[in-house]
This record gives sequence, C-alpha cells and structure tokens, in this order.
Amino acid sequence: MQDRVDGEGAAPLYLRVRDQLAARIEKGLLTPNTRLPSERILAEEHNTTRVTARLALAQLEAEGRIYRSNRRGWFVSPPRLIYKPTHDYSFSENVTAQGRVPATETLDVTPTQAGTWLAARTGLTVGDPIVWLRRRRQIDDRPVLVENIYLNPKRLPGIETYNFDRSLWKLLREQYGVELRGKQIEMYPTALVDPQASAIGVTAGTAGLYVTRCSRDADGCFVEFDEEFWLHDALSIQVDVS
Amino acid sequence: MQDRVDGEGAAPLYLRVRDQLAARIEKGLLTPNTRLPSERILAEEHNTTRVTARLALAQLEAEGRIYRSNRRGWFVSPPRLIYKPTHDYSFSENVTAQGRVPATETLDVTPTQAGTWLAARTGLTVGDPIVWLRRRRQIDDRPVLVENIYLNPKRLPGIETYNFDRSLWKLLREQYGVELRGKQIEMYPTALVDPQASAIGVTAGTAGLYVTRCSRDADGCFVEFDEEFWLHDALSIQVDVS
DNA sequence: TCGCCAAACTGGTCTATACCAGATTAGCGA
DNA sequence: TCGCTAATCTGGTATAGACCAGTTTGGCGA
Repeated sequence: MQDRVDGEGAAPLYLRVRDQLAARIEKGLLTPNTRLPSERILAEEHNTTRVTARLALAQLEAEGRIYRSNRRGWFVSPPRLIYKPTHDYSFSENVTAQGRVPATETLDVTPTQAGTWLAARTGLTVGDPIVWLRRRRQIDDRPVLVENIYLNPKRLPGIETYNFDRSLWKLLREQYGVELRGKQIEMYPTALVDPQASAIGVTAGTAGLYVTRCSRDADGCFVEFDEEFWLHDALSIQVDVS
Repeated sequence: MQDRVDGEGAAPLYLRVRDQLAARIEKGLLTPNTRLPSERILAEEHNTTRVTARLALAQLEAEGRIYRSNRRGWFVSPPRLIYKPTHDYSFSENVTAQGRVPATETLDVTPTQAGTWLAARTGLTVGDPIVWLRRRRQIDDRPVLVENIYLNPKRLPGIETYNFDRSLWKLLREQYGVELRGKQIEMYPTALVDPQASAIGVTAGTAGLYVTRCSRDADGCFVEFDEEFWLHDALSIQVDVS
C-alpha cells in the first residue's frame, strides 16, 4: 500500500522486480556465474514477499538469463554454447573452442536388448543386443546435460570395454573406422523430470531441451542412437543447409 | 496434517497432484483441448491450496502437456506439430498434412531499413531497404507462433503489395522464381516476452522456442530473414542429414 | 426467440507466514 | 593450523487467505 509510484498502466510488481534484475545483468553489474541477492533480500528491497520475488526469478529463469543451484542460490547464466547437431564435432572440442572447460562423467554402462521404442527408431529388431551408456557432461563445472546412448555392438564389437569419459566420436572413428553419414535429429523443448533432473542436479520441472540423434555409417548400418537432455539455457542450436 | 498417506520417501504434494493429472491425460480421460478442472477445484480435491495446485499445473505446462488460455482455464495440449525447418514446406501445407487446420494473419507490413543487428546476420549493409512483415499463425484456432520476416525488396521488387495471409514460400516461387538454397538456422528455448507474448495472447514468461532462418536463392543473394517465436509445446523439430 | 446484463467463475497477482533440508560458514577445540 | 560442530543462510514446499480483471453463463425482459 505504501509505495505505489505507478500510474494506471503499471506492470505487475514481479515484472518490475524482473526488469530491475535484468538491467543489473545487462549493465554488467552482475556477471555470468555470480550469485544474485537471496530471495529474502530481494523481497525486502522491493517491500514485498518471497512469493513475488520468486515469480520474478522464475521469469528470468524461463528466459534463460539466470539459473538456480539447489539450495545455494540463483546465478547469472553464462552465454549459450553454440551446438551444431549435424556436425561430428566432439562435445569436448566444441566447448574448448568456445573458450569453456568441458567435463564428462560416465554414469553407467549396461549391455541390454532393444525394446519396441528403440527398435522403431533405429530399424533394429526387438531383442537385438544394445550397449546402453549414460553420461553427464559439464561446462565450466556446471552440469548441462545427461545423455542415454544406445550403441550397436554388432557394428562396434567390444565397445563396452572402453572408457567413455572422452569423445565417443573419436573412439568410433579411431577404433572402429566409423565415418558417420546419415543422421536423423529430433528435438523439442520440455521440462526435465526425474531421473534426468536428479542426474543433472536440478529440480524436476526445470526447462530443458530434448534432443535425439540416430547415426548410421557410410553403409547405412546403425551405429548409435543418442538421447540428450539439456538445460534449456545452456545451448543455442545452429543448422546450416546448402 | 490430515491425510498423510505417504511413507518416508514421499514426493512433494504438488508432484503428486501433477501425477494424478498426468495419469488422467494418459488414460485418455482428458483429451487434447479439453479443459482441466479449475485451480480451486483441484486444490479442494487434494485438500490443499491454489498455490500448490498452480505449482502442479506449471509443472505440466513446462512439460508441454497442458497450456493455459488467459482467464479461461487450463487445457490439454494437442500433439506437437512436426516441423522441418530445413525444408521449404509451407506452414499451411505442413499443418494440413498432419490433419490440423492452419490459419495465418498478417499483423503488419512496414517498409524500413536494415539496422546493425539485421545487417550482421544477413550480409546487408546498414540502411539497405527492407520490407518488415509480422504475422501470427494458428493451428486449430490456437495461435502458436508470431514471426518477423525481413524481405529483400531488391531481390523481390513490389513484394509489399501482395497479400501475406498465405504461403510466402509459394509467393516467392511463383511470382519471383525464387529457389531457396542456402539456409542458416539458429534456435534456442527461451521465454516469450512482450510484445510477442501479447501478440500470441499468452502471459509474459510462457516458455517458447526462438527460431531464426536466413534464406538465400541459388545465386547466394539474400532473400529473407525470418524470426519465429513459437509456443514451446506446439512443435517438434526434425532435421535429417545425409 | 433473441439480446442484454448481471452474477458466477476463471486465472493473475499479491500479502504474510511457517517449517524443512541441504549448503555454507564461523568459531571452537585439539 | 587443522578438523569438526553448530549456527546461519539458502531455496523448496506449503498454508490461508485477499482482490482484480477478464470470460462465461444464466436468467430476465422485450
């Protein structure tokens, strides 16, 4: 009731809080990966409550300008990684080339069999052997994606014995002479839910981008199916067609 | 305090509400474009408050399973439109081919000049003439995107005199003999903010997908630059590479 | 039957508060 | 100096209301 400076066409309070924070970021007062004032402080600064402060923060989060680290605070998002899913660049090389520091962790390697879902997308037959690989990848110590990779052991015998904390693309090329040719890519924005949200260390419901990629070698033989769950603010996709 | 059926590892209440709604949708009890129970009803059904009910709804919205219509209620999302930005399909044909009903409205046509931002992305020089076209496109009466199109009048003389409530791609081909060749596409998830949010009729902060496309003809001459703001649940992107 | 208006209903915004669990930090004791 | 503990701080979840501005609907009157 106290400080209604606004005229008739005033924006909602939470958008004004948003604007004030956005301005601080644009002016460079808040730089990438620095912590924002806590929700309680923000609420106090604007004579409002945490609920409203959180609305403003959620808005900026949806825009990809800030992100949250579980119970540690809100941070300014770094620039998006430019990602060209049609290229064979390795994640590590791509991240490094953009002046960032990549890291990869293998979460799990399991030999299994193709189910109906995978069979329909790869052309395999249900029951065909598959090596299922789960990895988490980071940029500058921030986990930005988890992935499920389904490898074809018929084309890649002994693949499960390798170490996967490096470029898979290099491994395929150097050890198996694979030249990837055909690729079908599909992607859409969606929220990350468990188990992927937990694996990345974010709350279920955090905005993400779901990307799948089916790769074949020069003979059209199925090599790998990749399913990536990205944080929505971590990347910008580029595709060039000629 | 009353109905804590949960053991020690119970999920938060808002996720249980989410699960119950998600199950109703999956079972087909709630079909695309039908209205969900109101927030107050949902809160009552689960012996909780609107705040918690809204958390559950926001979760499903982030997943792209439901959408909101301003002060009318929450509705089940229809399937995503499959969209291949590397193809020259017209929006109308693509939507029709998937059994849906498309519509296009021209919001604005303005002759103007290229600014630094557009010049950098198109190879034009600052000050070059441009025809700026704004359109809104719908699927089954739901607005799903707004777009800014920047046309090159040097390559397309008299372009501003046409009606744009139809396929631009057909217009270019039939009236100007344009065969689009080179294309640079960039996209990333972000929230829709004004003026795009208002133009689509959603609240600022609604999740979206930002897509830009720079098209050239067979001679490499710049034809059009397209900037699309999609609702995040309305589309699935597919790219095939060979 | 038709058109209008008021009531009822919807989500949008907001206050004020509470308790929890995990992360961080300050300080104390070995 | 080092390591541990306890206090403090953070966001996560939740309650219980309130008022507003559009949308829809029901009923009344012409």
